[in-house]
Amino acid sequence: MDNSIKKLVGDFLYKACQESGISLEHLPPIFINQPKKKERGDLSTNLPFSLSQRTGKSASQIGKLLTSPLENEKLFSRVEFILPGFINFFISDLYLKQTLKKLLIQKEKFTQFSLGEGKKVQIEFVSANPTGPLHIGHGRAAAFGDSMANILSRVGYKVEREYYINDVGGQIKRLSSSVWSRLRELEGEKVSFPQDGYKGEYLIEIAKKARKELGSKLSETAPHLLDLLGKFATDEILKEIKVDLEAFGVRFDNWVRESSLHQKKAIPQVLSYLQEKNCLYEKDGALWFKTSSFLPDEEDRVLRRRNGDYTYFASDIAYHQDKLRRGFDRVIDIWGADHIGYVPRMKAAIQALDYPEEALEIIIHQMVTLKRGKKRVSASTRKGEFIPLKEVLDEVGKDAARFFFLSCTCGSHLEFDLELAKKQTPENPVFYIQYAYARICSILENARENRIKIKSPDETGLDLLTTLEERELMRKLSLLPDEVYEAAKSLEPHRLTTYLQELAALFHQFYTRHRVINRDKELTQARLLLVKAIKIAIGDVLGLLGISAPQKM
RNA sequence: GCGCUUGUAGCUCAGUUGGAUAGAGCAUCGGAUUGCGGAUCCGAAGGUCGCAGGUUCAAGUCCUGUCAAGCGCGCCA
Repeated sequence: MDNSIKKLVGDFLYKACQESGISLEHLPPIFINQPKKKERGDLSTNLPFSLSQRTGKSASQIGKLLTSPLENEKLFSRVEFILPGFINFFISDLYLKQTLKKLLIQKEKFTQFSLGEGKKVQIEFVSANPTGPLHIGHGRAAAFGDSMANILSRVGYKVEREYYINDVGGQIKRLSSSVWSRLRELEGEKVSFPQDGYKGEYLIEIAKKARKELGSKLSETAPHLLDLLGKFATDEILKEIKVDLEAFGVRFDNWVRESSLHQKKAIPQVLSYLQEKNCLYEKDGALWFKTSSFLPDEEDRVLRRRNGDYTYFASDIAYHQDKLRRGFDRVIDIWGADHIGYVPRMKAAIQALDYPEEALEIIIHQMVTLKRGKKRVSASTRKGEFIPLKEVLDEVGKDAARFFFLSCTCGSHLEFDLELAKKQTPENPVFYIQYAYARICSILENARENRIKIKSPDETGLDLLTTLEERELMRKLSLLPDEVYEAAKSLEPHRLTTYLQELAALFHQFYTRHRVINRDKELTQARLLLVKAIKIAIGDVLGLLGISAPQKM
C-alpha cells in the first residue's frame, strides 16, 4: 500500500528540484520531520539548508525555488519557507479525509508496505539455556523479538522466529548432577550439593517428577545415568519455557537443538571447511580459530579442546552456517548484553565462512536490573537468584509487562521495580491506551443500541469534521504508516508505543470536548467513522506489539 | 587494567540518521462530572541533558578527555 505521507512529500520535493533546475547530483538525502510546534506545520524539512551548502546558492533562493511549484498542490493547504532554511508543510484537510477513508477501507492493510519485497527474514531470540525457567531478562528479549517479527512481516517480509536450544555441554552436566543431588536429598541422604550446580528450587520438583517417571532406571550404577537425567530435566524445563512463552504471547516457528548439530556431524564439517580456508591452527593440543586475522584486536579462540571436545563457539559457528545456508535474506540475532563481547568473534567467523559481515545482524539488548522496593536482585540462573518471568506475568500481567519492555529502546539499561509495577498497575500507560479502545467500543455499542447504522465513508460527509481535536486525530492517523515503516526500518518497536500514547491522548481529549453521538445526524455519522478509524488503528498497533485490545475493561 | 554499552525532571523512560523555545508517564499541588465508561480531562511545579573542552549557521545528538554505573574479557555456555 505504501501510504507513507513522508515519502509523498519527499517525491514532491524531488520533483520540485528537477523542475527548478537544481542539479540532482547535489541532492542530499531528503529528511522529512515532524516539527515539535504546531505553528511550524505538520511536516518540515531542512532541505534548503543542506542544498545551499552543496550548491552555493542561498537557502532562501532555494526555498523559493522549491516552494513555488508546490503552492498549488492539493496535498498541502500551505507550504512556507522559513529562515534559516526550513520548509514547513501544512497538510490539507482534503488529504486527511482521503487518508481517513483509506484507513477505514484498508484496515490493517493501511500500514502494509512493499519494503520487504517478500524477502525471508529469520529472527532468533530468547534462546535461553534449558537449565532453568525464563526470567525477566528473557521477557525483554521475547517481547522485543516477537513484536519486531510482527512489524517486519507487516512491511512485507516473510518472517521466521527461531529458538536455539543449547542442550549439550558443561552446563547440562552441571544440571544433571544437580538433579541427581536433589534426588538423593529426596531419599533422605545427606549430600553435598555440587559447588557450581544449579541451586534453584525448581530442580526439586523436577527431581520428584524424575523419580516418579523414571523410577527403577535411576540407580547409581545405571549406565548413562547423568545423560538420562540431563535429557529428562532439559525436556521438563523446555516444557515450562514453552508454557511461559505462550502466556507471554510468543510462539516460535522453529526450535533447533544444539544436539541435532552434533548428530549431523555439522561441527567437524564446518571445521574442515575452515581448515581449508587456512583459518585454523593447532597449539597446545587444541584447535584454534584465527580471530585475529579478521579483527586485529581480538584474541584467537579455541574450537576443539585438548580433550577432543568442541567448544560452544565451535558449535555456534556450525549453527550460524546452518542458518545462513537455509536461504534467508536477513538473519537477525537478538542477544543479551552479557554476550556483547562475543559479537566480534562471531562476526569474524561469519566472514571466515565467506559471508559478508552484515549477513548476520546482531541486536544487543541491555540487561534488566530488578528491584523489589529498595533491594536490587541480580539475575543468576545458576545461583537460583532470579525473578521468573512467570511471576512477573502473574503480578502485572502480559499486557503491562510487554508494554513496559517495549516502551524503551533496547539499548537502555532498565530498572524493573516489581513493587512499583504492581502499584502502578491501575495507572499504567497501557491501560490508558486500552481504555481508549474500550471507550470507542462502548460508543459503537451505544450507536448500535440506538439503531444508528454507520454508513460507508463514501456516503458520509467527512467535511463536518472541522474541530481542532478532529483535525489533530486525522493528522495523527495519517502518520501511522510512516511510524510502522520507521519502526521496521530501524528495528525499534518502541516508536509504536509512543505513537499509541499520543493517539490515545488525542482521543481522550476529543472525547471530553465533543460528543460522538449527538443530535446532528450527519455529524454523528462523521464522528462515528472517525472513532471507528481510531479503533482500527489502536487495535492494529496493539496487535503488532502483542498486546490485547479489550472491548471492555 | 582493556573492551562494549549507558548517564536527560524526585522516579521510570522518550527525544525523528545534527535542526527551530528539551518531552511523556508516575509521584506532588490545584481545578473539572445532573452527557457516548472519571482507568478521563485542564492547570501548576519540576532541567547547568554526568562534568570539561572541541567541531558548526545549529549539539541532548558528532569528536576528545574525565567521572560514575552495567556487562564482558575461560580449552564455561
